[in-house]
Amino acid sequence: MKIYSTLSAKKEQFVPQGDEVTIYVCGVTPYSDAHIGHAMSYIIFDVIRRYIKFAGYKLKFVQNFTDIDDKIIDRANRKGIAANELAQFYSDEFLADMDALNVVRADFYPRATGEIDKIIEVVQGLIDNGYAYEADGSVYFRVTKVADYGKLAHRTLDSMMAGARIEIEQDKEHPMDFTLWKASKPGEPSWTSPWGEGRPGWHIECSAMSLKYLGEKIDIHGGGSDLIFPHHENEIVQSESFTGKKPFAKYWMHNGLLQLGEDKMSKSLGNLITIKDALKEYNSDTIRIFVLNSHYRSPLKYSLEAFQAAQSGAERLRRTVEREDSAGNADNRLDPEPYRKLFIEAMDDDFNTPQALASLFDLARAVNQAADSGSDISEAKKVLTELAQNVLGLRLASVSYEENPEIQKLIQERANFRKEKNWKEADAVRQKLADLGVAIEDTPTGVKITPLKKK
RNA sequence: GGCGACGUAGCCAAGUGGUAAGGCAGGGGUCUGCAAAACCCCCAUUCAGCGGUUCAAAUCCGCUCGUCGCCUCCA
Repeated sequence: MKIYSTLSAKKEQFVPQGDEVTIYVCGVTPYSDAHIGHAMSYIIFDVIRRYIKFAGYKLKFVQNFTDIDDKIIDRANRKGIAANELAQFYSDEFLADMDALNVVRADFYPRATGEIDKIIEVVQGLIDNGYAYEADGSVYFRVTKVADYGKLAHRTLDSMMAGARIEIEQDKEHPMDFTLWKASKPGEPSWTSPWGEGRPGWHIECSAMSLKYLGEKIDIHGGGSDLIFPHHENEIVQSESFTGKKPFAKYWMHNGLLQLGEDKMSKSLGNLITIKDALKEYNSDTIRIFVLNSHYRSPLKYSLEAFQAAQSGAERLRRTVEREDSAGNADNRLDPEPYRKLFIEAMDDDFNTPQALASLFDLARAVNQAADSGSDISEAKKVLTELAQNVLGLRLASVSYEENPEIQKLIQERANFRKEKNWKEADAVRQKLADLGVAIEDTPTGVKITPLKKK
């Protein structure tokens, strides 16, 4: 298996450091509903995680909630509720969204506010060994102390200084020094520390939680590419300076960002579509195929057409898996192995999901072909289902209308008209069903009911 | 201004030296009471443009144009 690491800027052979693959993926700052850019990122890491497991590794997966920061405080103040209440609400919403997208839950979801002790320990350690300094109740990281600062973003301190919009803060020794611990203003949530009342800065919580839950050297650290600098860069210097051990993470993985129109979708730009909104129109398989149909490192543009294409594709896979096995024709068995092999080759090459998906569509065609000609498709269907569900996280679930008496009644009516060869009335009933949002198909084994396609 | 990425059919999108995957849409057919689904056939002599290296380039190099990301909160 090969993985592209941002740190080395190339594909590397994946060799875990221990028996258990350790993965840390940066989570959200919960102050508003998650949008489909978040969905993209977490679906990608979900598939990465599923595939690593599929490949036979044991793994431990941690994702944080950064549940204290300026925006949470602002938003909570505006709503007139406590910061922790707001953060709790949106954390729960986030998990609900992930469940709806069929994203497997992490083994641990630590929260910044729940790990203050560890955070203080790391900050104190950094002060003790000279990498950080206290000023006026806040603590800053001394970037000039680290020779390789910028190694992840592939920049140097000097190049970052040139033309950068950097606010000069008097307490800082160097403009690029960043906050580890922030002295709190009156009325803000705060915790007692050796430097007075305050709260963690952004970045430090991830170092602390990663160290606590996964150890000093982890295998994979991931997140959106907008986190490369400064977030992940700073995590590296904090962690490595604290432990004295390198590398903090062996493989740094970053997904491209979802664009809406010409800009990336982001909370601060306000150009977003929430996961909840997307799920009103499309199921999780559609959203997952939309995401997985392009490579995770490339930017992805949101468009209605792309969503509809994904929906049609998802539908085709689902239908294929639902095809009936023809009576055991062992002489004429479809062998899924070549397709399975292609799928694995694609995934082994830095999680090339578009190519893996292509092999699944090829397999689906072969299954339909074989089914049409009466060959044994049981094995092939099993493989298709396994790869789609276990690795790509598709549900391939059909909608049942058994429990809907209105629809059942219309179906029966239409069956009667058809028996009488009263096609006109039969078609009228079909139209009624269409108005209810369902399409019907006459098959040799009976009537098939499906949700009407959105056009 | 600095750093980086990208530009492949109507749309989305793989492919990093050997002659263009896949999905969607579209056209034609088989099947069907009609449909739908499924299947078959067709749909880029060409990969932003211009030069160069090579027996051979979408793939390597240079330049030009365009787009995006990061440098500030962000998945």
